[in-house]
Amino acid sequence: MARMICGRTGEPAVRKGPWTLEEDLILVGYISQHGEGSWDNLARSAGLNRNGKSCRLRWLNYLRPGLRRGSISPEEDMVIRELHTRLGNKWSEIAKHLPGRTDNEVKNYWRTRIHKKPHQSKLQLQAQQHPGLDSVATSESASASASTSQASSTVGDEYMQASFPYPELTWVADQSDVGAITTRFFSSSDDFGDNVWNVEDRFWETLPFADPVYEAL
DNA sequence: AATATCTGCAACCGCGTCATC
DNA sequence: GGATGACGCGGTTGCAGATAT
Repeated sequence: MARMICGRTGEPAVRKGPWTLEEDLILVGYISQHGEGSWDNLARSAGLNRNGKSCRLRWLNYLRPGLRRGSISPEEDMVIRELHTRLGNKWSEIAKHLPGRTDNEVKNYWRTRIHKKPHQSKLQLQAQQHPGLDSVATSESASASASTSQASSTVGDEYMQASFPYPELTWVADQSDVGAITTRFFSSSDDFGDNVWNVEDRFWETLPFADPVYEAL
């Protein structure tokens, strides 16, 4: 499955494409013993035929402990929307305020759920807040659907700037400290509820080290 | 049931920034 | 101060699964 890129001088091919479970185990095991960083060297030392960038990305976006999996919650959705209006496409900055989420995840979420369907999202939320507006939302979303995929880069921005749909959250726009925004939505770790990712529990149970190792990471 | 289209996400690529020499 | 390499970020692509026809 993974593509192989052969070096001109005959050095071992560099694997590309999806990571295998074996590669994941090697990477996680190596980082648990030596820590992260020096990714090119890490890739070589761990015996992975991957480049450092690939290892870093895999670790940060998928293997790193503490990552949340599953759907973006409504609270996270609001944070993403608001921080995007304030920060723009600073995905890593936005992700910093969403514990357990990665910049890649936030970016994908924005592109596929918000940016691509700005009007539907807006109207769905309005419908949640004002159930009596259902019929309006339905008719508007129908007309909005014609302008979805691959819209220009400004469409979503214009929408967000023009009509942030949470009247009770207008205080957010006045916050100079974006940290206050997330504190409001995520006042405690309990807020994560059942969204904590369970998908790979079995995978983690197989790892050859104890959780305290990750506590320090 | 078969095929086409859409959607979501993992991963790659290119570029900018920073640290080191 | 310039060259080089490592790292991080944002944009984009490719593919598998889901859904529609």
